[in-house]
Amino acid sequence: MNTTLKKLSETLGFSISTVSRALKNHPDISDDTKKKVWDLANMMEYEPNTYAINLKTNNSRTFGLIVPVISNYFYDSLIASLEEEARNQHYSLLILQSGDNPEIEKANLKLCKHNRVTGLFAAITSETKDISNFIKLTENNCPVIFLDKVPTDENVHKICMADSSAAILAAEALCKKNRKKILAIFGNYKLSITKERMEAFKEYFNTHSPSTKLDIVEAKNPAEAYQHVIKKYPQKAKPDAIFCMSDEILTGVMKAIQQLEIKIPNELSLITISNGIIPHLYYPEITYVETSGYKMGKLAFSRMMSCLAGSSFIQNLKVESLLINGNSL
Amino acid sequence: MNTTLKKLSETLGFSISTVSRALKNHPDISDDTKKKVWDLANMMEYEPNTYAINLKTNNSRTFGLIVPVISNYFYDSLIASLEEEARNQHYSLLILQSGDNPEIEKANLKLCKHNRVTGLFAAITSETKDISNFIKLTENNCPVIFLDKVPTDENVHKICMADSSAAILAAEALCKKNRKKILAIFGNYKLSITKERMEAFKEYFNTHSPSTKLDIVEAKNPAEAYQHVIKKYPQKAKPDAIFCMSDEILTGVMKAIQQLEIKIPNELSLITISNGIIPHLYYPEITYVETSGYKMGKLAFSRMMSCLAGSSFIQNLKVESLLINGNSL
DNA sequence: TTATTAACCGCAAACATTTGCGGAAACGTT
DNA sequence: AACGTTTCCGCAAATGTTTGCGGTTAATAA
Repeated sequence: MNTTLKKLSETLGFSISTVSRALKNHPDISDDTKKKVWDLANMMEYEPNTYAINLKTNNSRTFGLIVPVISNYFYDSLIASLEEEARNQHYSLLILQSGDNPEIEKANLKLCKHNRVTGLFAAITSETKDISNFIKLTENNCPVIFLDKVPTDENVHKICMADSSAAILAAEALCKKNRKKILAIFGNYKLSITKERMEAFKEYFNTHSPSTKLDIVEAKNPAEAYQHVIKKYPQKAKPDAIFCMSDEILTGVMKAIQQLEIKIPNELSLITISNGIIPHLYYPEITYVETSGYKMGKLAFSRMMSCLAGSSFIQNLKVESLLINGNSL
Repeated sequence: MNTTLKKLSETLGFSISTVSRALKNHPDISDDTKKKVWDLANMMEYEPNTYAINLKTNNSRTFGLIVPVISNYFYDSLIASLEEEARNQHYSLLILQSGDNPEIEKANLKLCKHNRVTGLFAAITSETKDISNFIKLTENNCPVIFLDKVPTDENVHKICMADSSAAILAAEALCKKNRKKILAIFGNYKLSITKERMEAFKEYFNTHSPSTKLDIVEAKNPAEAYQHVIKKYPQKAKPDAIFCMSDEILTGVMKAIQQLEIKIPNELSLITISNGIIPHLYYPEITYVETSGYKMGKLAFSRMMSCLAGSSFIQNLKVESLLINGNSL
């Protein structure tokens, strides 16, 4: 069925090794022979058997990628950029989602090991405490680069968004508009990403505008964010600005705003940290600080390549973000 | 480094074949021996080398999946369901995106071939005319199942949404509300999906409510949909209902609606065909006909399994959709 | 005692590839 | 004529697994 070196060699009368070398342009082989081999190989549509090569070279040219969910604009762009790089460098990408479930994450990890991935990119679940399984991979010469959702451990490769500076960018923008009663809605307080963003946000107002009244609340999902706005807004001391920590929160807030028919930006300023799609779905478009999965992917990939090239230098990289102006401030 | 059968056999004193058979619970091996082998295998963390197995069995237990883009809620759920099935059946999934570019699609196809995938799921680009490369795979005993964006060719496995019945569901819902001036916005007229949905939509009104005035327009992107609404609405004969063929169109329409401050559903009824996320982002939530990528994934996977089991019966399957009630009618 | 049978295990080939090493021509040099 | 080089190529081992076939022991039956 499939053309192999053996078949080529048999029909040509050369040995397998000669055919192999000819196909790789080895100097030992005469141009004459090379041409014959090439011609037949093309004619018979020879394609080297990846598994034999993998077996021999012990290198799969495949990277694993484990993320909590694919359906998320941040991971989408992350995947897109990793995939692009991988394709350009002739690597494959084994994409797995954990569903934010540590058990499935474990199974995924096993699959990666089983597939003998060359390297692994991982965004861990919110409940992953023990990363020893990941560490084991690195001991097998398989670099692991944590992305976005990273463990607290030291001594691992980590790349995440510059959460504090993203929060600061948003705070700055709000300050410029001179808003004084800000409702700031953050996600799950347990997440390190939340902590970083919140601390930076608070700190900024403490030092630059202590007079601003900050109302900081937690919303673990869009519905909770929605409820916060619905409850806060009818009060006398209505907020004159809302800060959303993420797209998830923004969607809840926007539902409330539409229901209450609040005019943006006249009655209320709105800013969010976002992956860049949701803010464009509304009118007016929402001003946001962009967290680019695309950039992160590029950075992660180049980091992976240096790891494979032998660099064992552990880095904790941050991807900076950008203020994208809508008309909501 | 890695534990192999050979190492196990050497430290145990058994032959490689005995160890291999013991690990697979072969009846030829005594329970005593099996236990010894198992214990050592666990201790040394033996994991069979996938590539050696692939080489031997000529089966990668990997499916390829090529989609135009991952960042799309429909494909997200499709991927999620395929991934879930694959994991349960101990298959891996090689996910590739073509970026709706036939060139990249071709490269992806090559990668699949190179990785000797067991089967391929594919949603082709809008410009893919020649599917001979796909056909070639099937000739190599690699089933190809086309999903969602399928070629017009006969004699291939196709699974797509029941586009006409989805459109009819929406039309029905509009009819019940007795709307008489409907703006119906469809996507790129060239796509077969557009044609099917449009024809069914028109046909329904022709037979069930010929008095309804239908205004049918094309919008190739959200901006065009936005413009349509902006231009139509100030006219005397305002539409009293809008039908959107897809999420993409809905987002453009909603922007216009928010800008014009049109009250939904009082002034205007709105219905869309959607993958199920976007309609929930607005207040009131938009009523939609759901096209479930999840269902499609399940169906596709089971189809793939029967192909692998030997069924060569070519089918053109349709996934039916569901009306999900919001408050926009 | 010998033949039969079951239980248990190992040899070796096969899968497709890579590569160190060695060998045979062919040519040039002393 | 003897030796050294260069050019070109093949042998064979190695990667880790699976599996048909054959072989050894011990127990049972004749």
